[in-house]
Amino acid sequence: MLDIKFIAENTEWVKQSLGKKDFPAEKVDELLATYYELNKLKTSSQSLAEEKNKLSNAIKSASNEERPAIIAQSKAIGEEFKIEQEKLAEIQAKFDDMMLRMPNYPSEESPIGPDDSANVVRRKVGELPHFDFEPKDHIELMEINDWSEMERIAKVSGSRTYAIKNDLAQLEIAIHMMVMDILRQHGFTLITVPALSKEKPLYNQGYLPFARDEIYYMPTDDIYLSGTAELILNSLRADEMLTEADLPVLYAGFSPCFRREAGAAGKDTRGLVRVHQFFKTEQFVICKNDMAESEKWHQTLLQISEEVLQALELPYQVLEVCTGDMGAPKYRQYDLEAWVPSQNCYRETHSCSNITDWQARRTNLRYRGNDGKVKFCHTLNNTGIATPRALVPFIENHQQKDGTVRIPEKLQPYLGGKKFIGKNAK
RNA sequence: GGAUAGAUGGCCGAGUGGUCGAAGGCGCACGAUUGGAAAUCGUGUGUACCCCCAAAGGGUACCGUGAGUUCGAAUCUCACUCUAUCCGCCA
Repeated sequence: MLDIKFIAENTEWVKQSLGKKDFPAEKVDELLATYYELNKLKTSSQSLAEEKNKLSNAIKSASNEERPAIIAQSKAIGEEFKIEQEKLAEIQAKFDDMMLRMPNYPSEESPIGPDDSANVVRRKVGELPHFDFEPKDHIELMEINDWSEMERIAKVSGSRTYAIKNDLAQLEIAIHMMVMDILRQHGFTLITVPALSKEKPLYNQGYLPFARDEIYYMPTDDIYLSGTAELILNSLRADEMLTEADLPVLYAGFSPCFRREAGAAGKDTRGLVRVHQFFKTEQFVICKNDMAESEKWHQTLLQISEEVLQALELPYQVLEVCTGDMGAPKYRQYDLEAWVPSQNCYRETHSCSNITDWQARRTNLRYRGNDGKVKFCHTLNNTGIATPRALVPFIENHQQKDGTVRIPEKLQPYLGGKKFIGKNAK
């Protein structure tokens, strides 16, 4: 959510800034018109309330003769007040809805463009693998190593699900454990959170009202399935008044994640790249309302996820996401993409975002600064690791001629010291 | 699933129809005292919004959420959410 006063005072700048995300300027005008209408109504209904309150107070000290007349007068104003209130509530609801649909301002650093074609590669790290044999894709590798039950599980759980077993299942857990250790070394608090969410947190996060189609909903219990621990962690401290000394709050959240993938029909239908349910260890930061501070955390989060990909010895690229491709909540976003040999391209493994105070305004997440002033926090999030997707570049890049998969040194302690996994591994 | 108790400011906690934005305490800020600190004493200290060019000032709302009763609700009624404890069931 944005600050309406800021919009009123910097209208042209706001139009231009939100225009980079293809947000129409007319909607800014519409919002402001509604705002002024709302204020007018507030003023008139508040003076009615004032009058009403004065009369009510007068009743206490009124004589028995005066009292009935004052009560009658107060009643009459009460009726009028009620009508004003109804009008006010209507305009307020309209205004609130418009506010919920205003995207965050993008950073001046973000490339401007309509969609992912305008994203900019900031750097590439690691060497692409050179195979002296015909490399297999991850599905083949799973088959020859008896690592999955992809066909059987589809019968049980439907499309875009997965069941992996043996070394690969162990690898999935091991990678999360390694990432959790890395995050703990960076001062993060490890926290496992539910995949269940009420509706309000979805608005707080900024997923609603934008992408209802993407979310699983269970009407019997009026409960949603979380697409990421970010959803839960963002609302965990909702409505709290922190102190500056409490900040930053660093969470490493682990949870199952659920996505309907409604907009991805036909894409990545096979294998582990895009599934309805997966596990994610998420990085989440609550920090001071200070651009330098949150930019610093944004870089730190990015660096941590690079550390993760480097520990996994995966070649990757850092993508700076353009204004049109980043979601409504985001101020600035980097995606990390790891090399997938079978697709001859980089595929997203991490998404690192600075939300500034946009999310905290919705969540009503504030702190009292050392100067005594109350401010909204800044929030940031980034993937720690998400599986099984991360397993795709992992087993493809590290595959050997005999179908086994090499385990990088940093990961070996989490796999009982194994240097290779697979049927032919010794 | 059944029963009971509860939800008040940054925190604890009093308050059962008007004098309550709310006692008292803690915390915090400033000042006095001190060589400095602690202790002590004094003063101040909620949030959001509206009017006002701004300041000064005035006003409205907020005691879990939503509705209702009333001239008037933290206080009474109803529904809901959450928390605690007990019983039942259970990974």
